[in-house]
Amino acid sequence: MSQSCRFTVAVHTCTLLGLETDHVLTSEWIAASVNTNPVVIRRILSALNKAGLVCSIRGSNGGSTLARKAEDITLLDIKRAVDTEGPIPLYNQPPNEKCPVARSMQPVLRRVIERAEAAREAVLATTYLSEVIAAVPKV
Amino acid sequence: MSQSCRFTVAVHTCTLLGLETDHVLTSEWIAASVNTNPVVIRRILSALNKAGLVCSIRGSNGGSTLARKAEDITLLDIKRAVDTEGPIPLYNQPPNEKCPVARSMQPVLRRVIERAEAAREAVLATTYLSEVIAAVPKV
DNA sequence: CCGTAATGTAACAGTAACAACTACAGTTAT
DNA sequence: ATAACTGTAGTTGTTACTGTTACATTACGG
Repeated sequence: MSQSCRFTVAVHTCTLLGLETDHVLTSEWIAASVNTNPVVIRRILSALNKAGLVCSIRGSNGGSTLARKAEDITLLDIKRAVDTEGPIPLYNQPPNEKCPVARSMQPVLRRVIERAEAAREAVLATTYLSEVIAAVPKV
Repeated sequence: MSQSCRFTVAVHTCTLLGLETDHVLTSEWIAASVNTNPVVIRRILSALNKAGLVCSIRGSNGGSTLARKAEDITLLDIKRAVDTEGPIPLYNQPPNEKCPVARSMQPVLRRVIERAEAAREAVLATTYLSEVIAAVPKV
């Protein structure tokens, strides 16, 4: 696998939570649907919790629920919660400062890449969890 | 580094080639500007060559040049040339087929992610190498 | 036609990120 | 008290990528 699938699992998890609003779901139950280890789910849930998207109840009969309505959660909310990406490093080692081209490449590239990222995020920002839930057959 | 900077290096390389159209540049020269190993540059150039973006001349006095005008090369061309990404796997292990939600998550997610990717690529597709070159001070 | 300078690749080590897993401490209903 | 569940630290295996060495191939220029 080349790239993180935390986002995928997080949306999957939130979809399950959004479909079962009358009771909490355990990490073990969610893990069975995603087909992974419960700890992986708990890490995702922990991040979603810190972002204020889910509530987790500890102890016996515990589990998680959505903290907000699915209509008020965008996929960008979910992505930001679980993808801990700071400013992307453009180069491994800083380019040669003696080369005038190299000196000015970095800000130019950063501008372009940020514009492209913003376009992608705009799509996620206008896609709501409720839409995903609506596209999934009711259990 | 979390993510590939091949794209960055490729744009850097193409910018240098676009600024020096009267003679070829060697991988060693480009590597000095990027501050990396010549082999890394040659790998990038090889990919750009296969995509028809640069011409490489072997043997003594060899080197590389742009195969097209900078006005006819988009950043998406460059990205596609060096980022060999097939269809992104959404899950590490396929989700539980017995869960109806899990069964339908994959296509739903793929649609959303593809829409978001398309938006990002649209920005790169309308950004031309010539614009990057124009934003860089003439050597 | 020989030496030099360059590309093109293969092979390998080191690093970083991540998933999967075990273990265990903390928490809460029954 | 016990059972059930979350939260998190620590470990392992995998993957991807950069950086590097080594070497074959190619072409110019004397």
